[in-house]
Amino acid sequence: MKSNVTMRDIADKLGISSVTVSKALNDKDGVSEELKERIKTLAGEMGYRFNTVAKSMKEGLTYNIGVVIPERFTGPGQSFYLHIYQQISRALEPYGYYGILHILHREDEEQLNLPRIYYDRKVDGFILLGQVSKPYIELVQTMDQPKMFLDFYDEHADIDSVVTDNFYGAYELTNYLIAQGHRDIAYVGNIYSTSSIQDRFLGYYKSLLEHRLPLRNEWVLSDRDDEGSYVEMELPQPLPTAFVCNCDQVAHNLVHKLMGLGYRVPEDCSVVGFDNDVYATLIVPQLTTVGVDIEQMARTAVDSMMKKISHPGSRFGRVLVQGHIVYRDSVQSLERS
Amino acid sequence: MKSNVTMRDIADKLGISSVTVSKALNDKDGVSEELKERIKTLAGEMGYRFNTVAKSMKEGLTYNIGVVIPERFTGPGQSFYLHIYQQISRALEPYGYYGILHILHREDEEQLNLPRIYYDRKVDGFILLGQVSKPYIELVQTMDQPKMFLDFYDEHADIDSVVTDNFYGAYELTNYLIAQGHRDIAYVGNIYSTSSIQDRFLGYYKSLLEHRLPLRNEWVLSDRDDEGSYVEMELPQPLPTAFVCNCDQVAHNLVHKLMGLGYRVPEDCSVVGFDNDVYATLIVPQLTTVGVDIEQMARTAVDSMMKKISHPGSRFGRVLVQGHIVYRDSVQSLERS
DNA sequence: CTGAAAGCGCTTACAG
DNA sequence: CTGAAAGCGCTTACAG
Repeated sequence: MKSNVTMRDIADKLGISSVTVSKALNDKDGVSEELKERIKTLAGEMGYRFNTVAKSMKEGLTYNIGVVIPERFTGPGQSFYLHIYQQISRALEPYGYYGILHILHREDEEQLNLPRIYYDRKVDGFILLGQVSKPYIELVQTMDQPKMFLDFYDEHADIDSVVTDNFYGAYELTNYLIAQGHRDIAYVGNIYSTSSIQDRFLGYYKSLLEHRLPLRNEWVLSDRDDEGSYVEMELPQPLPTAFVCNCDQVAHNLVHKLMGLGYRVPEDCSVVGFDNDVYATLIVPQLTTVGVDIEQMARTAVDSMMKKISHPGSRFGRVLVQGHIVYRDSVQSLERS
Repeated sequence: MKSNVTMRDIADKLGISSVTVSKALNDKDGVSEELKERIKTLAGEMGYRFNTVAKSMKEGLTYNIGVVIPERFTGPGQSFYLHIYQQISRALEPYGYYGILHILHREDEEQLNLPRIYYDRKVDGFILLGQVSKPYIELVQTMDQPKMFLDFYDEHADIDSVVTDNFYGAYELTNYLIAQGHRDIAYVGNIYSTSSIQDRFLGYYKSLLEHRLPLRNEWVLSDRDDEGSYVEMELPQPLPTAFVCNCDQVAHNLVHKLMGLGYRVPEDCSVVGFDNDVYATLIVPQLTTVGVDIEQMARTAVDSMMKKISHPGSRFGRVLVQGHIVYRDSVQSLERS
């Protein structure tokens, strides 16, 4: 397979013009069926491969989408966003598009440097995967290319976004705990950290409200600082009977902590998570949690992005992707006991 | 920031030619310092962004590297290769290159379809990350572009590769067990499945040989079928005092299994893993294992790939990247007891 | 130091 | 149905 075969090479061999070869190879009108077949056959024999770059130049499209993930979400043990990226790559396939991953370094986020893929015009659009700082969001808005947020959103930024229905998921999960007889339920998560954590908290709160249960400040436990680094947390005394954690990793850590202090989960204390990631099943008891539909989120984001590229200026707002509760073994029913 | 600013636009504003603008912006000779400055300033003001596509077309380079990962290594809970991909992206940065991830679907591997990035000429080279079938390896060799294997190799295929020093790592780890007084040591892994598992086995075996310990067939336990799917494994009776597992995930599963059967780890039985991934620390006791230097592997692969692109036809063979033992709590010393 | 000409490999009108 | 011309935005010789 020689690589440097061009349409002109094929045209020359057949004594025709490269225009006709282009039409044939792209299945466009204006070539007889018979000639088209001959061209395609010869192209195959000569090992012709399409030169996407030339097409890109003509059309002004790169057929790449940039997926930007802040560095802090990509450490060891943090594979959630990498898996979403993988699903994005997949979802782009049928469109003939490719995904280019860009890890947004801490310094670049702080110093407000746009990703290099922007300055290099490597992509036709950006998917920002994972919450960035407010100033960075504002910076992103100055880019004159289609862009969207995935798995977070910002009230003030007028950028389309696709997020899990965090609010409803946490609401349902808390309802479930209450249905199991729990009344003393704490929430774990820094509610000023990300929109996801905040919305999950509000879903938890709505459930409390609906059941006329009080929201107790000492039962809203911060698990990380505002930058997202985990901090050691203080357990309230007396212990609530259940904890709604903002993610599986934190739920996982909490279970370990409780066990270390001699409590049994779920007998002494129930714990639920969110995300249904590795952490949910890498512990005994396995965690009851909310499964996020990664595939659906990626597909929704990609479909929307493609529309934005083909119809510049189009908007679709904030799209919620529903999750579903995964029932496992970390919740005790208080009804029976 | 308007996007459609070209070098010509800048040239026109300054009443000069686009050639001069090109030279200035690329810091090439042939422009006076003063003019160069004026050009750069204006480019900044006009929001000029380099059109990589045009450069690509001229040079015949895409400035992309394809990273191909077989689908079976990318499931939920399997983030090792995604993390390597991430490090590859990073390592490509200083070269002005980008990484395009391509998940090799099961069907495409079976039906011997080359990745679409090949036919679309999207990349200047390929990094195959994760073992593929023999026939697919042969197919890959027909591609007329730089290519290399990462984290596996094939004896017969004459393709450059970068791998962890599996042999030496397992050898050292087994030596450590023996130093702790262990004599009855089993190996867990299907030794026909991948070259990594095979080499780790041989490292284990070498350690046995050096210490004049017999290799017992019933102590070489298969953990997966030849396609890589995990299978339930039979524990030998009587139990050895230690297990060398081919990876952390399998070690993790084994510990669970042993505990389920009422054994204590490491008191009744020591278990070591390989990779130092999430699975190593998500269990009590945390696993003693061999840490793979993901960053170094990615960097080595990228540096080599860049050489292959700039010097076509260059070879560097099989490069080993050293790992290091991470001592944790899953090994009991038999000397003291 | 500066620039006119040609070309990278395609595609898009348009003409025959 | 087929093709000559022009152009996408740059860069590489080469000439002045």
